[in-house]
Amino acid sequence: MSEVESFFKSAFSVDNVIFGFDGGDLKILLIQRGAAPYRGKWALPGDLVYPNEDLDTAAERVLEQLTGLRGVYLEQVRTFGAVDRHPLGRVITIAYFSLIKISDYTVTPASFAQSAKWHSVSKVGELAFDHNEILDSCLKRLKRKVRMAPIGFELLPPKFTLTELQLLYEAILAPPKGIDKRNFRKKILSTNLLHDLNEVQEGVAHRPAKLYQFDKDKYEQLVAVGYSFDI
Amino acid sequence: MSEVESFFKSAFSVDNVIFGFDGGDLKILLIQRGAAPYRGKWALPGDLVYPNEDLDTAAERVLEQLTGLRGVYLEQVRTFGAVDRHPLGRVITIAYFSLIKISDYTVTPASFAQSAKWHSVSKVGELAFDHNEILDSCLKRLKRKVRMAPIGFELLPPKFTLTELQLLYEAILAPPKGIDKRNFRKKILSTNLLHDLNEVQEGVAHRPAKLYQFDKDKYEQLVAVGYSFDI
DNA sequence: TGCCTTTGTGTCTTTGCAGCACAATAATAA
DNA sequence: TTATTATTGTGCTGCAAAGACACAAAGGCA
Repeated sequence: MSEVESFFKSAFSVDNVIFGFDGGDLKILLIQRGAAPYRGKWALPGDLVYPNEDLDTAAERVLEQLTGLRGVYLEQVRTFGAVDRHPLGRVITIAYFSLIKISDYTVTPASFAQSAKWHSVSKVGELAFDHNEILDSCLKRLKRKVRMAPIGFELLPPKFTLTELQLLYEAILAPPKGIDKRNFRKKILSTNLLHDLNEVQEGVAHRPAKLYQFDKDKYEQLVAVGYSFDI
Repeated sequence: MSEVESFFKSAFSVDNVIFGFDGGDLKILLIQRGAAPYRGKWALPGDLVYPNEDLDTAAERVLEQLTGLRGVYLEQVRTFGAVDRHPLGRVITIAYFSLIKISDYTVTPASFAQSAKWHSVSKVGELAFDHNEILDSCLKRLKRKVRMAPIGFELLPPKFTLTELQLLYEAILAPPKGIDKRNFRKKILSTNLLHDLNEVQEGVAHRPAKLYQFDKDKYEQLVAVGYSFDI
């Protein structure tokens, strides 16, 4: 094999850490591998990138094939390329994470996922390939990003209570002493990005909470004028 | 060509944004391309990744071939993989940045750089490929990272004055109104990571400044106990 | 009607950041 | 030797944001 040929005997894939939130725990969607290598092991959903496909597109495709969802929040994190990371050849992988509303995910529509299941990130065991390392990277990125951009809302239903929002932040950031309710509300409301819907929860056995909605248009207007979210 | 073969008809490269600081401007090292495509254009130093080479290693190799330097600060930033980003085929590239002491760089030791030259980042023109976009990403990353980790010192000589350090931060962060001298000194000295050498500048036509040195050992001890640099 | 659970709210203290001016030091020129 | 020039080194005062903290109000349920 010529040197030039050997350069091209390599491939790249995308792996996607798909985050969801069930009201208590931060979760990720894992698939159980049906084929070697690592048959039977849990792994991040991923696939080789098609020759004429952009990287982001490939990550979107992986997500859609697994969940049927399109247009969700997606972010590239970093690339893993250790020579021996894939037993069958030189495959580097570009890691992404996405944020979906867990209620939108119904059932596996497709294909390569014999079984897909939500796992609490705090209880993820040993994964195939270098996927634990990839997960760590993506989780770190999420922790940083969720404070610098209003992406947490991608994990919540359109209407939510302030308590739900706080639980989400606590699940992601896992601060040692929790978050102070009054200070959290003060800070989040002072952004003026939450729209008070003048509706309340129904069917709860206690004082019902008010429902809010994230005002994306307003956020984008502010960003255009130099605003930067910080929580 | 079979589908499997076509998956493997692709390659990956690394591109390295090499930052230096000359006391006033933040600079990057660019090479002028001697071959098509983009012959004659300035470009980031980069190369294909060898089949049996890790990504970080490839980035280090590119740097060493160009500067002769080893063991410098290096960080992966992100991966660029648009289908049409390379005119000759599907080549995705993993972008890195490195920080070197500009005085350590003497002359081009090697090879693929017909001419390498420092360019002020503020005066970089149109580059080959998508290298302007890559540069933007790396610069943004540097701006963020230099505030979260004591990496600025990688760009300065071992002994430096507080004014030099401040000029470096101003060159990187380019804050609208400059940085206040007293507040900067207060903050940087309060980290207790600068070792006062009890030496002063010599041969300057004004009051000589004290020389300091970054205490890397101390920093690493603190990090091990949960400290996080923030400036 | 009373009980249970969760929501919603204000104040005080502490900490960090921004803004600001002038005397001390060394080289150089007169 | 003295004056000039350039740059260093230093402290205080608001102001804004963050952290700590407790209790009445609302609704379902027994």
